[in-house]
Amino acid sequence: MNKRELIKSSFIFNNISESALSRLEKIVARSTFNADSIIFSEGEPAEALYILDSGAVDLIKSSPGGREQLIRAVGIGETFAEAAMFSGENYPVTAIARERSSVLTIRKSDFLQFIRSNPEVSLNMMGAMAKLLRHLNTLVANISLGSVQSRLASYIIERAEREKSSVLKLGIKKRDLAFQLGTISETLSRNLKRLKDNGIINIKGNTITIKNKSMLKSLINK
Amino acid sequence: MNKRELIKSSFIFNNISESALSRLEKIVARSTFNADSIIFSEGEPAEALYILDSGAVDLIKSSPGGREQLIRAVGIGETFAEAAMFSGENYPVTAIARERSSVLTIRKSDFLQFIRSNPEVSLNMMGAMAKLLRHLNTLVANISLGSVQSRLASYIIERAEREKSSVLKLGIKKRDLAFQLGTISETLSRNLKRLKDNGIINIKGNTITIKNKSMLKSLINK
DNA sequence: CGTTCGCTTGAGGCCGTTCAAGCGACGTGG
DNA sequence: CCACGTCGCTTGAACGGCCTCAAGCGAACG
Repeated sequence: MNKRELIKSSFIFNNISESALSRLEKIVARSTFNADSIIFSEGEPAEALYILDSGAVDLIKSSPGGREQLIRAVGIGETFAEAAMFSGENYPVTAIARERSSVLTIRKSDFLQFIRSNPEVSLNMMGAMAKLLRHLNTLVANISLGSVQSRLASYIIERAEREKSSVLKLGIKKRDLAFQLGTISETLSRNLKRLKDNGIINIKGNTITIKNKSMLKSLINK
Repeated sequence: MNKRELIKSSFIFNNISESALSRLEKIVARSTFNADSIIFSEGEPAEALYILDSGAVDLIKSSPGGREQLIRAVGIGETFAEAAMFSGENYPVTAIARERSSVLTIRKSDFLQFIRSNPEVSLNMMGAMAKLLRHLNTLVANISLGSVQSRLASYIIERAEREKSSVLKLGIKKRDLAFQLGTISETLSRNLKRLKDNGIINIKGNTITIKNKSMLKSLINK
C-alpha cells in the first residue's frame, strides 16, 4: 500500500484531516525487516512509534534463562511501542518480525509534537492504549487463572467465531501455536489429544473440527 | 484532603490551570467504601473514572472457579478504570476496597468532554496509561516466566531499594503478600523458609532482613 | 483458660516441563 | 526409484513446582 493510504487506514490516524495527513507524511518513514529479525529489543532506548504495514510482528518478553512469553501478536494497521512514547526511556518488550515485514516509523519527538496540534489523534491513541490494557488484563488472567486446556479452548472458540466456521485450518505450525498459548508443543499435543479423546474436536493434520462447541466453551477459564 | 487539593495532587490533573480546576470541581464527586466492599465488578457497564483519595484499592480478575489474580494495587492519587473511558462498555476488572477508602469519581461523559478542552490532561492520561502498560507487561513476564521464588525476590529487592534499607517491616499480612505475588500463604511460607535456610535473608515475625543482596538479586527471573 | 487468628509444616496430587524416543511426510541425492 | 536425511509432531517416563487438604503451634484476647 502507498504511504498515504496506509496512514489513513491505521487505527490511530483514522479520519485525519488532509492537512494533517500531509504533515504526517513528512515525518513517517518506512522500513523493512526480514523474517526472524529483531526490530527492537527490550531495554533499548525508545526512539520511535511503529505501525505495522505488512507481515507479522510479535512482541515478547524473555527471561535470562531463555524462556519467552508472547505479549502481543501485532495486527496489520496497528501501532506498537505506544508505551515508549509516553513513559520511560526504554522499550519494555522485544519486537520480532515473524515474517518479512514492512513497518512505518515516526520518531518520538516528531510524534509528540504532532499530537499536540492534533487532539483527535490523542483520543485515538488513548483508545488504542485502552484496548491494549484490556488485552493485557485478560492475558494476565488467562495465564494465571487458566490451564493450557482453557487457553486452547478459548483460542479455538475465538477463531471459530471470527471465521464463522466450525472447521479451522490452523495456518501456523503447532509449535508456534503452543508458543502463542504460552506453552510448548508437547503439552499442546497432549491437550489436543485430550479434546479429541473426549469427542469435543477432531484433528486431521493441520485442521481442527469442532464437534461439541458447548462443551468446548465450558472448558474456558477452568 | 479537600477536593481541590486532592485533584491537584493527582497524577493526571497535575499542573492544571485554575479555571480548569474550577470546572473539574463541578463534575467530581466523592464517595466512600468500607473495607472488603466492591467498588465495581468486572463486566459491569463502565460509568466513571476513579481517583483514589485514601485507603487501599485492589484491581483483580477472578475465575469462575473462585481463584483470583491481583492486577494492580492502586496507589493514592492514582486513577483507575482508565481503560473503561476509552474502549468498550464494561469494566475489565473488579475493584475492591481493602480498607475503608475514599475515592473521587468523574462520570465518563463528563470526563470525555472535559479532556477535549484540556489537551494537557490527555497527555497526562497517556502517560498514566503508558505506565500501566509497562506494569502489565512486567506482570505477565513475572507470572509466566518466573517462579514464586523469583517474584518474592523482586518484591524484597524492590521494597528494600525504595525504602533504602535492608530491613523490611512487611506492614501487611503474609496472606495478603502471597496474594500480591500471585500465590498462597503456604507457598510463600515455604519460599521464605528456603531463603532463610540458604542464609539469604532472616525473618523474625513480620520483619525481613536481607543478609545477601547479590544472591537475592540473582534469583530474580529464575 | 479456651478460642481465634495468622502462620508454619507435612503429605499427597496435579499440571506442565524436560529429556528421549518413535513416527510419518517430504525432499534430495545416489 | 529407493535410501536416507530432516522436519514437525506425537508419545512416554521422570521430575519439579505449586496447590489442596489437614494438622500443629504460638500469640493475642476475651
